[in-house]
Amino acid sequence: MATDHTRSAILTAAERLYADRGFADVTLRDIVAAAGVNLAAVNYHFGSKDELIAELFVTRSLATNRERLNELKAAEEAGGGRADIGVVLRALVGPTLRGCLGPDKQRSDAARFMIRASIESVPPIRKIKNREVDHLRKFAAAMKRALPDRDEVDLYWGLHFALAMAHQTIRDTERLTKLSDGKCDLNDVDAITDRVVAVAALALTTATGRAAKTARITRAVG
Amino acid sequence: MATDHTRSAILTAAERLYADRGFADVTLRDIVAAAGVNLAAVNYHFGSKDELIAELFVTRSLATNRERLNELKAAEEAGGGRADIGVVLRALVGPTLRGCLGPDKQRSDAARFMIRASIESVPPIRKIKNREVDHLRKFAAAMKRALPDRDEVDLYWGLHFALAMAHQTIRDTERLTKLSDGKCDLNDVDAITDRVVAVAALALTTATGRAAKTARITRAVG
DNA sequence: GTCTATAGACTGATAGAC
DNA sequence: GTCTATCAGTCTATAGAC
Repeated sequence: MATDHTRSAILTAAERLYADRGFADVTLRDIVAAAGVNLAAVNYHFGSKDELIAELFVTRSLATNRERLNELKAAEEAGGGRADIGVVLRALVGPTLRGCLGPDKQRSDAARFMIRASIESVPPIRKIKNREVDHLRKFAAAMKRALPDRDEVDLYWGLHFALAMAHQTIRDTERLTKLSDGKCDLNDVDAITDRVVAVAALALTTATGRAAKTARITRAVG
Repeated sequence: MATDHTRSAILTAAERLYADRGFADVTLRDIVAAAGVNLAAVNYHFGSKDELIAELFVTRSLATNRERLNELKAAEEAGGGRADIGVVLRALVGPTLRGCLGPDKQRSDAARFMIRASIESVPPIRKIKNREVDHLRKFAAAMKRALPDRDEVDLYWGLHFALAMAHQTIRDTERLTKLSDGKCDLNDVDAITDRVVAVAALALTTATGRAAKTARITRAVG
């Protein structure tokens, strides 16, 4: 009982501090001071600083991945085992965008922690992300069912680009706001999700590869 | 003379070590050992570890930005002060992609260092990236000239997405290779540039926003 | 079992001799 | 400009109290 309290006090304090100040600026001593526990408690309960960070990140990403798969499953069941490509892409990027974007003040420690994790990407988090491929294969498979005639390679690129747009939007909120002088509304999560899904879907439902190559050759020749 | 030698020996050794092993695993002692200089020389010549990293990064990104602007300027001059949107986007993402992708063995220390900087994004590098907005404004302006009728907000999102796709491709080469079982060729820089430019240009030359919103509403209602 | 107190190894930074 | 010696701060590990 007392154990669980110490353990969760560390987790809560660490998540908040990392969310506020980033990984580089927060030491274990900061965390145990905020949690009101002893320095060695971190090592006792988690093994190391990196494993503490890993536990925080794994907890949150499992939740996101579960949400993604639930959306995908619901959509495919509603469509008789096959969903529209836009809906598949929405299940892929929607949970992440909803979890990390939205009005600043409303952002939970968990959301802000995940944004940090996306930006700073320390070693323990990178290791976990590298094991994410199996999860993505399920979406690649669903995309294949949605667009059975599309070249497999194009589908992988489409998935890759969809994630790219979503993640960069989370990471670089500030830059886009500055660049557009606040004209791009980074608080309207639904509109952003629409944009990302639309661009990714568009890329998958038109012959982009050939068109681009032609353009490049034209430019080089002409 | 001896000064410059020490200074550049540190820069060369640091760039190679960071490229090989990442920022987290390389200490100042590793760098001075590889450079054959004294530990205190780093602080004497650069002030701190972070300033050494910043100098490495600034040097390389200035070169990339110069290349970008040269391409843009050449294209706009050839087009009488106005370039095709695809050519503008190519000037934006081309230099970065060419600088960081391509066959593993051929990658210079500088290229591998910039990939690390993109993935690990330590504090000194983040600070420099945040000042990149002024440089991007020039591309936003060129995009406005290329598509004068397009809504300004769409142009910013297009620029944002183009960079997102390019950077994520550099960052997550490994994941896409794994996910596609090697079917996506990450060595063909020209083809990748074509893809990124094509998707971004497509997003800017079709009414994506409205189409997506319609799809979402349809889904919610039906 | 749980937790505290403490020690050890390593890091970046710096003062001061040369 | 270079180097030695040393600093304060960090994470990790562990002996031992409760």
